[in-house]
Amino acid sequence: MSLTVIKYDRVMGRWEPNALGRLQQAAIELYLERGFEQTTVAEIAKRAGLAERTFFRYFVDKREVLFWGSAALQELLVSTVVDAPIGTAPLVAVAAALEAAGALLQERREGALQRQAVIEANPELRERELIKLSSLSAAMADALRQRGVNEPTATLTGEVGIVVFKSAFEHWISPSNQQDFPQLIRASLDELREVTSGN
Amino acid sequence: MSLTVIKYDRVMGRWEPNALGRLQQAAIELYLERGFEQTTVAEIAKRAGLAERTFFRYFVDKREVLFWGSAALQELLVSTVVDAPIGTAPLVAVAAALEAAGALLQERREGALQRQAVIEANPELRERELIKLSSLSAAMADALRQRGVNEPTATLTGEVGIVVFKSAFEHWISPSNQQDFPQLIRASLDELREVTSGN
DNA sequence: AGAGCGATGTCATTCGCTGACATCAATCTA
DNA sequence: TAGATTGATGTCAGCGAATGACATCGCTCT
Repeated sequence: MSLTVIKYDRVMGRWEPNALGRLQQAAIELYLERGFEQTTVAEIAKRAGLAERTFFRYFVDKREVLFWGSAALQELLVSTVVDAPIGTAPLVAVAAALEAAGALLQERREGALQRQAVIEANPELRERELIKLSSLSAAMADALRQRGVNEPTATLTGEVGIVVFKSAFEHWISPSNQQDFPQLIRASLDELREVTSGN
Repeated sequence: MSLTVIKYDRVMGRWEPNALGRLQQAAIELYLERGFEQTTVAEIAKRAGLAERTFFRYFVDKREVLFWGSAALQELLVSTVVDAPIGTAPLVAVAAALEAAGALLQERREGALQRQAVIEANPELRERELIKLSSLSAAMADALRQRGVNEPTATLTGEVGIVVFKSAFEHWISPSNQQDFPQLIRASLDELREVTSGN
């Protein structure tokens, strides 16, 4: 491996920069090449030019390396809900947040597709994805409570929001899809309203 | 340990019966006593009078032992959706299924409370619970498709159903709760409809 | 009586993950 | 500027989850 060869160059500091990014990159490459289970943390670290131990300093486990971006997404959702105009209905505030998140994801479509391909191929990763989505739902519910929304409306609205998001996301990653993400969010929300409006 | 002492009794067959049940019992006891992470599969097996290897013949992993009942729940949900009268609205069929499932859970309230206490205390177990719920949602969506319901209505209705179920379950678990489960399902569904009926 | 079966046990191994401690360039401080 | 400190990384030892391969041995059927 040439990676270790270039490590001590007079131009660089002691360590090559962006260890976290290199680990992310190495991980997704290997997960795509061989699959998640067939990839060893030692292999990821080696490709990134680091020790196995270092991987676990950046990511609590082998799965978490794929979910690093979810914190930023959560902040965006929360701030959008919090900043909605006074008097905005809970579900409308949540819808605005989802549209903002969708717009953000759209900027990294290729990466999102790769990431999703890896996740859908592995049950352990699907579990992790679900708990991340659940965390987003809980965070939005919190934000709604800050706006004075009561239980169980806050929790219910957060969860419904995630349902809408998942539905829109599915359409968005479809190869045949032409619509943009925020647009798909609005469409999913409309469909949800039809589903729940029955007697 | 006296367990091994009684293993070869002239009354019994070669093995003590109900190995699966003994493993479940031992597992939940230990998870309650020491917590999930602090419990070793070897300890569970020992308490059940079996070898560690045998545990993994009954359960694919250390978590699965807590979710053995979800298959029966899924069957009940599916058959109830499938058997709903012709012309029943998708969400109404799903609501009927959830009420049936709720009624079933009610028969084992103590066990359900213990199990939930263990799950809520551990993130890994919460992950597993979420994917089980997701599987229930997918199964109901399948059942709806059998009834001629199209996408994305089928998927959306399944997921909304699980949202309703979770909300009702939370209330049902509460020590102050007096209402019965099917009743709580109807109440949660009403709240959901209010959430989504806005402009 | 013997063959085959099925539930269980034993053993060895891989890998995820963690704690403890070492290293060493960069940086701060006296 | 010598020396202490810090922070990112490496090294090593070890535990426990999980799996494959093979052994054991009552039971049942011929």
